[in-house]
Amino acid sequence: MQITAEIYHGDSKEKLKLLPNDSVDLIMTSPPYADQRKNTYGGIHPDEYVKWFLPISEQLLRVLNPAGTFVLNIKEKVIEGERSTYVMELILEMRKQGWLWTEEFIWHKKNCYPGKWPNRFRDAWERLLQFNKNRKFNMYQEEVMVPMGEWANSRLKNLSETDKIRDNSKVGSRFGKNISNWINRDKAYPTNVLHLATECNNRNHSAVFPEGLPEWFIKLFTKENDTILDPFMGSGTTLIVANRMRRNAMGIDIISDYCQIVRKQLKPIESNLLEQKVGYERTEPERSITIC
Amino acid sequence: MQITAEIYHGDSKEKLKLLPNDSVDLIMTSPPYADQRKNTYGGIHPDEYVKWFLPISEQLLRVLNPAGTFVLNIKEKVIEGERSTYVMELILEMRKQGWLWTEEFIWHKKNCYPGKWPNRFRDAWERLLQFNKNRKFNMYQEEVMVPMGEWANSRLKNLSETDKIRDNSKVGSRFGKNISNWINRDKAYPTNVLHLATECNNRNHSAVFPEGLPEWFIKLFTKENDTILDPFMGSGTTLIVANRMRRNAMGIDIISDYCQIVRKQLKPIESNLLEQKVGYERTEPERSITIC
DNA sequence: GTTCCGCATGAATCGATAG
DNA sequence: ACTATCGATTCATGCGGAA
Repeated sequence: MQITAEIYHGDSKEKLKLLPNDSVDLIMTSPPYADQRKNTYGGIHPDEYVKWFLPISEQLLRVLNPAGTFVLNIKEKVIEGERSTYVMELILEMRKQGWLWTEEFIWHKKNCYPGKWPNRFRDAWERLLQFNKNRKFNMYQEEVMVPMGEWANSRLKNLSETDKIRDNSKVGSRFGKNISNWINRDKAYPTNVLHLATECNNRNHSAVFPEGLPEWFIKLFTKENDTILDPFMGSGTTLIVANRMRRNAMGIDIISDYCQIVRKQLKPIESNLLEQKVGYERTEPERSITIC
Repeated sequence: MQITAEIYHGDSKEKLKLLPNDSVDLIMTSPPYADQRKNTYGGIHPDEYVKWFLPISEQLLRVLNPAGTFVLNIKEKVIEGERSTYVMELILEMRKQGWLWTEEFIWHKKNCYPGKWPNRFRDAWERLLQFNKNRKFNMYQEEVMVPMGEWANSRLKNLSETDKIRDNSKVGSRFGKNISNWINRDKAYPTNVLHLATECNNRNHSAVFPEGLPEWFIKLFTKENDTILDPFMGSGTTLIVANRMRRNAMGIDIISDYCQIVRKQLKPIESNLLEQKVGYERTEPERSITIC
């Protein structure tokens, strides 16, 4: 079966209206945070963040498969010495829209942004909010449980000497992580805490989250040939991982350069390129990269 | 100077009214979660949790020193497949009361509850919400600094011979300056993620959090002879740690047995016991354990 | 070919300065 | 007064060049 990767250039709120109902199995995205990335996305003011996001989440609710899942990566910033409340307000409003707030995973960032302040430590975690349409949804726990062993083992292999030591470093907590507990385990049940480093030094661009993050959720919530959507594609980490894992991928981004970059990233791994017009817009047909 | 430990038996909402304004430097507590365990604290229904807690947080706001801190350990339960929203609603309401929501620390539990569910993984984290009265508050960051990763040390070791010489010879050069900055760095500041194990089996009682947790916050937000309050004392972890660290401790609990247990725990470590009547209640004088 | 080190770089935050 | 911008602070990570 063919695996497709489609990239749409434009405003998510509008482009999403062109997608059919119940057509996406997993939505995973990291929208621009409030007041962040001003140079690229314009920066949404914290007071207007919820109002800005709700029309988009309304469309996401429509296009999601009833057994599908929406994973939202977000973290509130500090304003005048306080954590902002717009993420909490967003959750409350999305529930009024009909979303179920199933779970909150924690992404514990190994390498967080440095800095020192008189009243605050470095922020080393972000939220991964899980929303669903129904109480019953697809969840392939075994897929993560088996790789969880691999996940830990491969991490241990790759991290090798230096990083075993680094992991034992007490930075980030007073209490070192006991890696040795994991070594003899073939299988481990994952929890709702993910412990990954950011890939801050990618070749051309910087991704907002490491590939391990979408990989984990794609394994957990989808199977092969399912469809995955990222309405704030950015550098395209979600799409590229989905494509590699033989899932159909759809991405939307308002920034033309990002669309170009992701296209180029996807091209080398495709074995068969087809160009086809997408019907929703006659004046500026989007390119649909289809991968065999 | 004498270190005191006072235990009050009764309802927090009422007992707190007896404490003077601005008299506590750190409040750290883990209130009963909204759940169905009606045999312990009466089981507050999730819908009424906020309404139940607000009169207490109002008193806490009053008794807290303007430069003090309130650390609230809490985690929402799952109800009908969804995470409840009462914690978020509580934060929003407490801000209306005048609290500043300064930060949210994550307690990553190394060994969380076992279990398996079809639509959910084990919950391995809890919130540690930091509230303050003012943007300026006492914070002794150096007290919780932690050894840096072996990475820096190994580099410095290897560098040491040649680069120390270089440092001496090239006085004032940028290179030498850099090295000298690194040499004194054997410690780093922690982040807002704490990673420690739960103490699963204490002798008779089960503590809601391990001693390392209050210890860390007591170091961070208080100095010796400061006063620490736990309005939901339970098995008294906060009090016992505070007492050991030479801070004055105050605890309130509605369950008489808990008060007895904590008294017995405190007794062995005191060197001088005085009984004195507390003036606020003539009919049933509370015991005040004073430790030299 | 390894291993080792220098360097750039982040979805950060505060406080001071400037308009 | 109130907002916008800037410098200072800090540390894990990967890459490229050196030993």
